[in-house]
Amino acid sequence: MISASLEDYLEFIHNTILNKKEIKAIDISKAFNISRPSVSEALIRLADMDLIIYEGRKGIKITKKGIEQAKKTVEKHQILSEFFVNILMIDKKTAEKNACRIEHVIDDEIIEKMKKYKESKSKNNE
Amino acid sequence: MISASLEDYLEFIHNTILNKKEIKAIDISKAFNISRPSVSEALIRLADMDLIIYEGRKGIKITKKGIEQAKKTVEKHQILSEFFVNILMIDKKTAEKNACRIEHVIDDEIIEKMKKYKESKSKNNE
DNA sequence: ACATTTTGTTAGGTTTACCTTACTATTAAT
DNA sequence: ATTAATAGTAAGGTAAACCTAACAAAATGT
Repeated sequence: MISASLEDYLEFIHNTILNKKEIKAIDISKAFNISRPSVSEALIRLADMDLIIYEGRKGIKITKKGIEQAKKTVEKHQILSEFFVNILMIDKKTAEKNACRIEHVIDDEIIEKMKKYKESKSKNNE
Repeated sequence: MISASLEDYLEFIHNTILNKKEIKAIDISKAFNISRPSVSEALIRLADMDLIIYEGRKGIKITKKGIEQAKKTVEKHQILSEFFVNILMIDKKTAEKNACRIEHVIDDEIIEKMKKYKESKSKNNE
């Protein structure tokens, strides 16, 4: 199983590749406020798990397996955040912050139910 | 801030004292399947934080501060679990398992909203 | 082209939360 | 009362996720 930290980094890598198309170790260092050596270490661990391909300055590529993983996390994040904002009327900032933490520990089953609940509610309000 | 592990142990200590009135290190060891030395260490850390009073075989007492902490966690756990079961129709076992993990990372604010949401729903069904 | 800055790595350290093995003190059993 | 079992501690170890300081390689500025 992947840890919360590594999952965060992978999520960020995936999101960054999706819009900017380029990501380096230093970007992660800045985004999460962790030292360059810590990023190095984390990237090696992600590469060991075949979630990314890491070759130092040649950049970071995400593998198919990595994309799968990241997508799952991103989806969890999205649904949690939307559920908090739309159903529980939490402010966006708090919703995001909590989604970031809960996405790593919540089961798919609950996410699925949240999604359905959310969908049924918005239908009723059409 | 207290870690998820320590919070779990404190929660267990509090709950145990509430019904059985007695708790020893070995009980925690058995309940969480961790070694006796690990429990020793954890209890020393909880005592350092003034959440319990630990004097080896003389038993474990929980401080006022510890009760406060534990109560908060227990309440979070309760509300999460009930929300999952009653609102999202999750089975009890899954709800409990997830509550155990989420209780350590979720903000009070969201718990409050979950509680209110749950209450308003049950009123509608009277 | 050369100096400077940026980026990444090495080496070594910390803390948390675990572990095992071995020892000690207490409790219980006969 | 002795022995045996139980409960707790000490010592030492591991892995993850951080850190700093020092260094190397690469990119950039002039």
